[in-house]
This record gives sequence, structure tokens and C-alpha cells, in this order.
Amino acid sequence: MSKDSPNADSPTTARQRRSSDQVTLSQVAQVAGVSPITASRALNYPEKVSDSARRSVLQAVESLGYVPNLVAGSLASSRSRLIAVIVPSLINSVFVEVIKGLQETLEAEGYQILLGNTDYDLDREYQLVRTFLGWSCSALVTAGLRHNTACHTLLANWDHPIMEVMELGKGMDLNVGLDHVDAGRCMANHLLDKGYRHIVYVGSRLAQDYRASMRFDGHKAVLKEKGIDAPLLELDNLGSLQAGAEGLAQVLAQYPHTQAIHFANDDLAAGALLAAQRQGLNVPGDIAIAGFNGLPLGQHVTPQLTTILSPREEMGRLAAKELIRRLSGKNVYRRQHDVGFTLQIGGST
Amino acid sequence: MSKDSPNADSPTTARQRRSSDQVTLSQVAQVAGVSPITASRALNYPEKVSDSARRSVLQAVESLGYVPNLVAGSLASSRSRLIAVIVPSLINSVFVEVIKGLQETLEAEGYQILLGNTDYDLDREYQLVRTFLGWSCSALVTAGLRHNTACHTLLANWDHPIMEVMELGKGMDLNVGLDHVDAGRCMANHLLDKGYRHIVYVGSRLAQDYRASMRFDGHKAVLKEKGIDAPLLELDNLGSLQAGAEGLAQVLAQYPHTQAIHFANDDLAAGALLAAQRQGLNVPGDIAIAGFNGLPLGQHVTPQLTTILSPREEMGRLAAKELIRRLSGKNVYRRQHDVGFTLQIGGST
DNA sequence: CGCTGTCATGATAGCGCTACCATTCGTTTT
DNA sequence: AAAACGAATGGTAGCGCTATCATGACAGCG
Repeated sequence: MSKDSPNADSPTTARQRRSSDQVTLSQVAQVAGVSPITASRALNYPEKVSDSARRSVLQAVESLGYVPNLVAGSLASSRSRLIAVIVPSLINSVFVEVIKGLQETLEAEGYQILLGNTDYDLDREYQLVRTFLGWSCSALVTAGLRHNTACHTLLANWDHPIMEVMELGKGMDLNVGLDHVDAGRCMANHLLDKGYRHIVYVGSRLAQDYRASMRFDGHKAVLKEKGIDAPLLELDNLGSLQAGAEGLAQVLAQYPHTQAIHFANDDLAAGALLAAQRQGLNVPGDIAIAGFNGLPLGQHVTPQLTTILSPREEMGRLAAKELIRRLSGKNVYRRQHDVGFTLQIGGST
Repeated sequence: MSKDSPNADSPTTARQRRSSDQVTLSQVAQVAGVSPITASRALNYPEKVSDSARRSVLQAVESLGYVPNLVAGSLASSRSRLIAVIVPSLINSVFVEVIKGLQETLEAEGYQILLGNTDYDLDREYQLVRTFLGWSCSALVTAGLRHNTACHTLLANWDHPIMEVMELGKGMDLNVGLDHVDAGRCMANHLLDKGYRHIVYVGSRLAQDYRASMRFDGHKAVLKEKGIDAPLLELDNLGSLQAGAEGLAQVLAQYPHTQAIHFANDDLAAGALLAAQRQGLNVPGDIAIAGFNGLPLGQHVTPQLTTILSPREEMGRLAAKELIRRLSGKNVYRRQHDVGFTLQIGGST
């Protein structure tokens, strides 16, 4: 029967705010015959209350249709169980697969994903980070190790886990990814092994998709070691089957002696492969084609696409697991995690 | 110099809570030489304060590196600028494209997306809805019109906009989608027009992907009108190129006279088409193949895939626009929006 | 028997922000 | 000139929840 009146001696009529008829935890507690704090504990730390208290609280929750106000809970506890996830693109299925790996693992632990898309714009990333920090996110996942100065400063002073995925390197905190320079090197070696000497690398907007440009760096380094020229063709539109077809046409026009094309990703490569076939070109006889990612598509065209398989969902799952471990207060024994890659040799090279 | 001590006469040492050194709006206000509430207005309703006040507040924000605590703001205002988005799958690129359309429109208006994945499980959807309501989301977007009873009740009593996308019909509130029965009918008519009479419909897990089963209903109805049998083959694995190849094999085994296969989506159809070609079958001479969705992939295989193009990003954008209109307090003049579809006839039928 | 330790519960005081009302001041209206 | 009004600002009181400390009950211990 405790009066919860906030200000009993108020001279004027009490100022009321609540318009919503939302059921509150206090009401639940009242019905259950316990104090609000016990009700809170019954829901958040069930092991900390007696069986009888827990039962009556759960019953009251059920009968009142109580839905916890997570905003209030987060403010009080400054923990939100929200995980910010920032990716540069949603069209590129690669990031979606990482998100999927993250999500299935995080949702199972009761975390929710707050999704942001930078469109490969680092300033946009900074804005998103600012917003997400305002939500007291429990952790932040972002694709890539490059950020602008403001973003870097903001994150460096943030005292929650930061997970940088997709590429391997010296990150701000946790890191799960693969070595893209190495991947580029690997594919270049494969093409050399196959006897190709006139090899063009084709990518889209390398300044933005800098991981593709890292792969080119690896590719170029290998060719340079053999004293072979490494021409680069940069396309305007982002990776897509259509862009791949255009890339093929441009390569054939600009570098007629080309024997093999190393594409920055499988979308481009598959687009080129299908286009080559429409034009009656033999792959790999007339032109060899290689990609990167290991999308299913590449395995269903004939000939199968030579590509580098990256474990994307696995990357998401692993990142999520590391985060959860960290968030549970456990020490993380590896701040950096190399998920590696696999050269998948198909008939296209 | 006002002391902000919470409880000056406390006998014991004051109980302190704040561990974080987060900059608060009050500190900003102090530096700017205004009251906290004016600082709040300067940031949220810039037109409501004088130029000088606004300038000094913005300057203080900058110099202190203030990041607004959105959790606190949401609790106080019971508005969060979060939009819950619930989809049944992230592997299926169709939903991702809708999300993309939603996101680019919503982010531009300062809304953030809270993403949930049901894995085609309605109970999971209910859980997600509960969680999201707890975040005082400004609105909720969900794929489809079917929900379980608990979810329906919860949403019916919720006083924020609800947007159901993907399919057209009598929804709870707002609705943007297309008529799947009609789409199935459309494709069936096309196949009949082409002279095919032995037509099998192939889909995956139709109980879950009930929109595919609605398309089958339309398909079946058209065939029945002509007195033609409409066999259905249901696959276990969800739509993928691999599943499509298996689907083709099963159809050929079970229904050897089949002239055309109407696949529930383009992934299956393209998988079957590529598999048919690997086996040396002529498409459409030996077997005609049709899909649904209008994925780019289908337009890059030879022959081009006959399919039904649905405007997915457009659906997301439109849904977002309608939501924004509603959230800005404007009356929404159409609660239901048919985005339609386009029959895309390729060489595969 | 008092001392300490653990367990279950509760009272209190915020978390950082904004809705609500009140106040001030300069301008317009009758 | 008095009254009425609008614009800019501020004081106060929460939003609904949980961290913190305090309390009482009961077990184990010398």
C-alpha cells in the first residue's frame, strides 16, 4: 500500500505526462505482491529470487500482457543489448552473409542488431557511429579497418567492444577477417601456374572498395616479381553481372592480347563468363576468367568459375562469438582472428 | 553555480552511479551559457531558439564532443526514431533488396533500422515484435500478412504505424505489396499460351514460404479452368541454385512427360536451367523453365529466364515513404498499395 | 551465544533527457 | 495606455527501469 505519489504537497493539480496506457513493471509487481525491484530481478536474474516470487511475477506478466520497456532499462543500466552493425553495402551479398552469421548468433543470445549502411562513405560511417553510440550499444561491428579521423577518435574513446571484420590487420580492438593482399597473391600465382602471362585485373571503384584494391596489390606484386606487367582496368559501376560483361568488352578492346582476367569479385567474373559465352568465346581457351568470393553462382556456371572462397557466414558467426565472450566478461584470448580463404579451381582458368 | 547535488543532507557518503564520463546535455548547456532545456531545443527544434543560443550550443557540442544519449531522449519523449524491420530470411536476396529500399529512405530521414530475422517462424516473429515494441519503435515493418494470434493481438493494440510488405491484402494497417495469386496466374497463362500442357510447379517448403504457395494457387486455378492437371513438387531445402538442380532431376524422374517447369523463384529456376545445360538438355526445346522475382542472374544466362519481375527496392522505398508520411502526422490517403509485377519473357519458355 | 556469511527482499536515488507549465520581455491590438 | 499576444527561455517533474546500499532472516562456526 505504499503511496508512490511523487510530490504530495504540490499545491496545484499534479502535472501528468503519461498518455500511453502501457503496463509498467510496478503494476506487475503490485499484482504479483512484490516490490518493483524484485519483479525486475525475477525477469532479468531469475536465479536471484525465490521460486515463489518468480512464479507470481511471471504470472502477473502474462495476465497483464506486460512488455518490458527496454529503453528505460537501458537508461538505468546503461546496457542496451543492442549491437551496431555497419556495412558499406547491402547489394553486395557478401556483407549480407556476414550479417546473417552475426545475427543468428547474436539473436540467440538476446542481442538485437542495429543496422547501418555507409554506401562506402567514411563520413556516413562516422555519422552512423555517432548515432549508434547514442544508443549505448553493447558493441559495434564494422566492415573494414579504415575510418576517418573523427570516427577513429570517437571509437578510440569508447569503452565497449569494437569488432572490425572482413579484412585482417591491426585493428582498434577485435578483428576477424582474411588477408586480402595474400588472396590477390594466391590467385595471381594460380594464373601464372596455368601459364597465363597477359593478365588484366578488373575491379570497380577501387578507391571505395579498397579491399579489392588490396587484392590487386597482391596480384601486382606477384606479377612484378616475374617481371610481368600488371594492367588494371577500373570500372565505374559497382560489382554486378552487367558490369562484368562491360569489363570483358573493355578488356578485349584495350588489351587484345589478354589471356586471363582476374576479376575483383564473382559477380563481375560470372557476368563476364556468361557474356563471353553469349559472344561465342571459349572459356578458358580464348580467355580465362577468375573471381573472388566463392558465390554459389560461380559453381553453377559451365565451366565452373575459378575463385577464392571466403568463409563469410563463418566470419559473422565467429565475430559474434568473440563479442559475446567479451561481453560476458571473459577474457578474449585472441584479438585477431584469421579466417583464411580457399582457392577454388574451376574450369574457367 | 547552482549546486546540482541530489541529496545534500545525506548522512552517509553520497551514492554514486555514473561510472561513464559521458558528456551530458547539461554540461553542454553550462558551457553554452543556457539552460539544459534550451540546449535540448537547440538540437531538436533549431527553429525554436534564437540564433545566438543555437550557435553557442552547437559550439559547445563541438568543443565537448557531445554525443546525444538517444536512450534517455527516447525514454523522455517516448519516441525513438527506430524502425523495426522483420524479415523471414536474409539468404533470400529478395528481402535484402526490400530492406535496402527501406533503409536508404529511412536513414535519410534520420530513422534507424532495427533488424529482425524470423527464419520463417511465426513464433520467432512474435518474440521479435515483443522485443521491438519494448524499444518504443516509431513503426514496424514486417514481411507478410500472416502472424500468430499473440502477435496479432499485440500489434492490434499498438498505437504506431505497422507496415506489412511483400504481399497485397487486408492488412492490419499499412500495406505495400503485390498480388501473388495473380502473379502465379499470369505465369501459368503465359505457359499455356506457349502451348505447354504438362507443367509442374516446383517450390521449397511451401508451408513456410506461403507466398510461393499462393502463386501455386493462381497457377493451379488457371490450369484447372482448362481442365489440365497441376502437379506440385515440393523440395526440402530453401531456394538455391543447388535446390533448383535437384528439383529438375526429381521432376524428370517423377513426371517424364513434363514440358515446362514453373519454379517458385529465380534461384531455383536458374539452378535448374544451368543444370539442364550441363546435362545437355535443350531449354526450352526439351524442357521450358520459368521463375519468379526477376533476379539479375536470370537475365544473364542463355537463354534468358522467363520470370516475373517484382519491384523490390521500390517496394521498400514506397513503404518507407508511406511510413514517413504517416509519422510526420500527415494523413495517409492509401492504406494499401499495389506495386504490381511484370512478366518478363525470355528464351527459356 | 554472539559473530560472520549468505540469501531474499526492499527503499532510495538516480540514468540523461524532454513534456509541461510558468515566466519574462518586446510587440501588437483596441 | 491597458490589454493581449507571441517568442524565447527556464524550472520542475517525471519517463520506467535498475544500481546501490540496507535490512532481516536464517544457517554455520568457534
